Amino acid sequence: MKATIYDVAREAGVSIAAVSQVINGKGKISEERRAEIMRVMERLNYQPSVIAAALTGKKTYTLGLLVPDISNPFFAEIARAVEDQGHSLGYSLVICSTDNKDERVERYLSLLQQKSVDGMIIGTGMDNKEMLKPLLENSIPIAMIAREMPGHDVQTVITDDFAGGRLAAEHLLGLGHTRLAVLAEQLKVSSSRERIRGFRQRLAEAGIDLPDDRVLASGDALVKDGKRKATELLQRAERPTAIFCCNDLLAIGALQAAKELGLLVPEQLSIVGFDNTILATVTEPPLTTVSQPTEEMGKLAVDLLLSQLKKEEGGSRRTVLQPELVTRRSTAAPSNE
Amino acid sequence: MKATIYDVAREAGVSIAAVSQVINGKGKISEERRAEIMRVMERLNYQPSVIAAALTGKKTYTLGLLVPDISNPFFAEIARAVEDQGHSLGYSLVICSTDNKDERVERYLSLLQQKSVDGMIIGTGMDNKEMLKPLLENSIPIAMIAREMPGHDVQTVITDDFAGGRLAAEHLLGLGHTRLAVLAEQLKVSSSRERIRGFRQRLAEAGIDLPDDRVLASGDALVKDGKRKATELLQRAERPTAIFCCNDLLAIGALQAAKELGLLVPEQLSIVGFDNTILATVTEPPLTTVSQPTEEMGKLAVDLLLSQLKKEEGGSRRTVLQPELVTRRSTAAPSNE
DNA sequence: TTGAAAGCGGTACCAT
DNA sequence: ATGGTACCGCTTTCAA
Repeated sequence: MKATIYDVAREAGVSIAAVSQVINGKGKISEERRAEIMRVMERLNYQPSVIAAALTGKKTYTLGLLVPDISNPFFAEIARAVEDQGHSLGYSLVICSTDNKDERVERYLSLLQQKSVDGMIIGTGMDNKEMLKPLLENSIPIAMIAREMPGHDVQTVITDDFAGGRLAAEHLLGLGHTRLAVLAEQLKVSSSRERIRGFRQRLAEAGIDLPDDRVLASGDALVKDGKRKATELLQRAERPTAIFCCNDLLAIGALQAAKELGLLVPEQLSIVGFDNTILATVTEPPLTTVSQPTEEMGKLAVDLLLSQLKKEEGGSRRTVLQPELVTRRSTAAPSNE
Repeated sequence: MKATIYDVAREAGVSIAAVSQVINGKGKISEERRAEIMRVMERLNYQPSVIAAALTGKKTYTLGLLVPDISNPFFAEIARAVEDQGHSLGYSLVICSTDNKDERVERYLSLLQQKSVDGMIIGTGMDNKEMLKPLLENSIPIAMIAREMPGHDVQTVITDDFAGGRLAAEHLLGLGHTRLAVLAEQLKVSSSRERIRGFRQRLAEAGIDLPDDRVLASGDALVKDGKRKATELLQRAERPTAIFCCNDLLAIGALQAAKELGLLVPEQLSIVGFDNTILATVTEPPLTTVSQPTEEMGKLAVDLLLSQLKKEEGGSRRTVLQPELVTRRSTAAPSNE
């Protein structure tokens, strides 16, 4: 069985208080005693129970991370960044894939609370924003990442999605495109909405209108839905010459649709993705995409969360990072067929 | 502050024992009392502390998952499968990216123990296999996934890597290739070794020798290293007409190398990957690759782990799933230049 | 049925 | 410098 602090104390012939001292490196203990206790801990392969420590008011050193889907490369990258920063600070990470479903979000939120995580990083959207209320009331530190929750006083780390949308529009405009379309995630996803808003605004500035029927939202199966929606777009009479996709997965769907329809990318169709995941680098042509600084975002989210944990300040800083356009070969000037 | 069982008991005018009863749905309580208690729990937004419950001998309902890198699509998929199965059974998942580094493995192993996870699923290699000893001694349920640890009596779920290697060889042989090479992960990765062994054996059966200098191992940066090693291979006098890559990431590196050198895939070079991740579907040409049933593996690993948790049986079943060759367009008959 | 009380493995305060 | 001890929140006998 696992050795406890009592076992160590007994073997070392001291009180558990003494053992606790050396575990936490505080209090006063003679060097000899400390050494002896260390030796016994070693011999017994003693591992202090975080559970027990947490019960006495200390932390659990565990963080929760909610994302739509850990198998989506973008969130996998975010997760890795969060994990690394957390790990370097002594925290473990519980991942929760929500599929953007409120019921799953709620379930996970509750579970994480019951497990007394020290904080949660939320990178998933939810329809019912009231779900966070109880957490805030219980004063559980929360940080949003890559997603917003307006109206709630929560730490947030995002890239400027609006600017990202503008960047994409700017690029396409510069290439000479005027017949554009957009492929988005479910509209409940705040980042998609912002990207579209930015994209649209920039187009408007150039005097180009983006009618609602040229903005299609997909379901959960990003690639598949992206392909289906793109196919629909590309078969319309007024075929768009460029599609802005709210993430790389959708862009891949669009790419597949184009290929299936025998359209050349970028000659006959330009495609812009978002996130700059590894996927964007391996497609053919590789995707022009808007890049988010995932590593920095993950690190920042953890730092913000933990600083919130220390100080009582629930101050809600909103940290906005700038996206960058990564130009690759999926975009070009429209052909004048 | 968070409500405790005491708060509920007080508010409901009963003992904490009664409250505990209704939480766990056992014992005998009159319907009225139960209803009243439920009502109070609701009102106080009471969430029983898993921490406290765990301390009294119950489970933590948390599992640990060790993988080389959660941002590697293959492991992200595995993680998702494990998460889903665990979640449906009430367990949360702590992810641990080890980068195949023993120090990280050790650190995580220790951390997970201190946090009293109910079990660990290990999908990462380690040089020092003795590291698992203490866990086994502490009788912490362990299951290996997609990786082996021969000599240790541990539950294991893997695909038949040896067969996978043979599959790849078979395919290439059938196409008429005779000058082959292999790109592997670090050789400490058991699955890579097995794949190579299978590949080599099948070649041998066809009377083809695969000299050691045609088997190159990469480092951690899979794509980058894969590209570098592939470049090296492709610049040799006796250029291979086909490369078997031990995972899709390496295959992508090889693909990039080929493109950079102006070699046509599959006309001048055939490439076979492994894992059939989403990446294999988006490259150009899409990759012929050996597929692993990730979903089934994840589900199985969790089930095995939990069954181990219930019964005392530490019985080490070794479950071997069969891989499948997915033929796409990165392979073809060698040109006779 | 219901409640009192003894742990579970630590922490931290208070004497000694 | 050391040890005794009262919790932390919950589970689980064991009496009542």
